[in-house]
Amino acid sequence: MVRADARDNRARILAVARDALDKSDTVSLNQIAQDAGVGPGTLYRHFSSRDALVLAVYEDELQQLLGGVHQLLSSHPPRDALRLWTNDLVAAMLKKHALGEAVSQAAHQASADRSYGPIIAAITEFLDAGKATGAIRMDAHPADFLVLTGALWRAASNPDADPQRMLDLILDGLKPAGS
Amino acid sequence: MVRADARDNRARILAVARDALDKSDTVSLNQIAQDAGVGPGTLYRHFSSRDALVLAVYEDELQQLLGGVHQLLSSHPPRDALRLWTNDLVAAMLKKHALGEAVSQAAHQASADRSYGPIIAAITEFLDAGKATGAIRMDAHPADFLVLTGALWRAASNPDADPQRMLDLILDGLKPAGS
DNA sequence: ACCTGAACACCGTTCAAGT
DNA sequence: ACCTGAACACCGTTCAAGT
Repeated sequence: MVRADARDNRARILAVARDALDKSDTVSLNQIAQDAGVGPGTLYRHFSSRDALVLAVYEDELQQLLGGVHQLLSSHPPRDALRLWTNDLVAAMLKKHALGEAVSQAAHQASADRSYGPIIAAITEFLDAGKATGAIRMDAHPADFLVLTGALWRAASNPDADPQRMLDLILDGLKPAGS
Repeated sequence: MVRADARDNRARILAVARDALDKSDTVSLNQIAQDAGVGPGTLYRHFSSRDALVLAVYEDELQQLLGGVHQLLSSHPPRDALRLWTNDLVAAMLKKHALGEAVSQAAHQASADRSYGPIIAAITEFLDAGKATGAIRMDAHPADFLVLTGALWRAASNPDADPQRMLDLILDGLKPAGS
């Protein structure tokens, strides 16, 4: 049985850590604990190491992203919803890559492996919704789309590339032939 | 005017750091200073930061590599000399890549940029020696060779690839046509 | 069942004092 | 001109004591 204060503390630590790590990936754990209003021991009770905290921050963000799929699909046409979601996904991936600098290679890889399935599932939802309305071609594959978005964030460091333009190109490619 | 003890201290710190960093790239600077028999202040006098020390270790090794070119060329035929030297180069690059984990991306890049010229110069010496004896084709280019050796250390993580076999292949390609 | 916060060993870094 | 080593502020981590 998890106590309410424990749940609250965990959430508060995560929120503080997210802000702090955005500013600098070298903030001390004691500092984060203090800002979150808990003792250092409490932080360690929830996150046994720096890696664990950093990865939890990222996975928390990804979780929110995955949880927003239905909301997006219910308020936008499928391709628009996918565009909005993909922008957030790319932003999250860029951030993860930055965080990656402060995390061991192995833990980073393990986390990436864990995320793959859920991300594919989310993309599948968008594509299926689009296929149902005829906005997306029937032979569109989630894995292909994910690979292409990978190119998107890799291009973020290239001043000649415009991620938005590239995404439009990809989304156009998802239209059924002759529409 | 640099004092003899200063020179000795620098060399001893570098030697200790090389061994220590091989074992674990998280050894503390104070520990290295102590093992080298100097005060922490002395280490800081010579290396103003952890990055500076780590990079100095690597560049010291590269320096030895570059200094050994003539020795190798005077005791082996050009292609054999190049084979021996390239093996050492690949080993140094693998090591540098490992060290890279503990060094800021920017400093790492700057160091790589600095090494490029001297490495190309060394390769040029080997190729020129081979061209003089007819062991190496006249149109062999140093930059091409360096790119190929890059593939060599990238392949080190692939269990199906044999770097030695790959190197032989590259060296064979350097022979003049029909020899 | 969970939290607090003092405490520990150690970190990077500095700098007065020495030679 | 260079070295020493005590000292400083801070790090990650632990754990007895509390509720």
